[in-house]
Amino acid sequence: MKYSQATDYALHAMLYLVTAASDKPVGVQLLAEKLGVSQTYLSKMMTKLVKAGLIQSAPGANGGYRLRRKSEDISFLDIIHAIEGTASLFECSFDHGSECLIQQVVIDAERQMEQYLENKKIADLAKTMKTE
Amino acid sequence: MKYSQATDYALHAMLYLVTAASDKPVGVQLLAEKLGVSQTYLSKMMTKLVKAGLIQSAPGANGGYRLRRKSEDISFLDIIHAIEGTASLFECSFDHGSECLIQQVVIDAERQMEQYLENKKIADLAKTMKTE
DNA sequence: TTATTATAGATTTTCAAAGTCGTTAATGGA
DNA sequence: TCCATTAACGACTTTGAAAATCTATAATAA
Ligand code: SF4
Ligand code: SF4
Repeated sequence: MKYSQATDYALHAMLYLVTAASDKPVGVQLLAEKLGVSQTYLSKMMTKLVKAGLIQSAPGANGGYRLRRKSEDISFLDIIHAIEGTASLFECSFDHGSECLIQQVVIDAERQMEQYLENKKIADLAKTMKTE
Repeated sequence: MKYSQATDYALHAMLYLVTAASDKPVGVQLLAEKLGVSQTYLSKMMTKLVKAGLIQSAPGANGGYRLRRKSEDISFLDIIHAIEGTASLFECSFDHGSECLIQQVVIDAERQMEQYLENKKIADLAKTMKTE
């Protein structure tokens, strides 16, 4: 069980947007170069982040991406959910109804993790981290 | 991000072992039939559970599997780790050392979930659940 | 000895993630 | 009005790990 590499890219891209000056949008070309990934592939993740409402995009000359909300209001969970979706990490083929305790245990465990990730804001990192 | 289906099988198999009478070992043939999966495939997961020390196996006639520990001492996390391994769910290709805060956040979040899963014992389910 | 059962390794199949390619739409500037 | 720039979209290919099968071997009780 692992997060997809796309989530890795998205986290780093968001981190870069936070540390970047907010007056000039950042294009996918620059981001892709920084992260060492192709533009076309990265742009798919950026589009997901846009649709999730975390960033806003502007086409055309001098376009690019910038944060939509304040960095203090963007959590790790927001980013992860935008890329990975919100499906539970345990779904069996049968559906024995809500009385299934196996599913309940895993879902509750997952909630523990999500609460932690929800309280960790991207701004918390930007303070102390060097961008590379 | 999802748990592998193998984990699903392992959880159900363990649950069956708990509810089964402890004097007679349960063979993979019976288990596979109950779970609707092939014997050879299921046996690989059972072997992992054996190597993890959760169950013990006996070959030969009237052989099979039985619990090694008390069901109160077997947690969800034990089973999941036996199948999925203990690798972190976030590992980037670069290694920027221990000062990487991204990894730290995800690892801490994961620990939250694992603590919950560690406290949930398989015996907790056996009490209230019907086997099917 | 023999039927039974777990273990092991090699192999194939399946399927979603990872990545590419070509096109379209929107925007600012010349 | 035209053009260079950049995001968005959909179809497609590649990759790799999980899922599953097949065959052979080892251990054990009867
Ligand atoms: S008991 Fe729960 S996890 Fe198991 S098959 Fe039924 S619904 Fe699925
Ligand atoms: S900052 Fe952390 S997560 Fe990002 S590339 Fe470096 S070690 Fe990996």
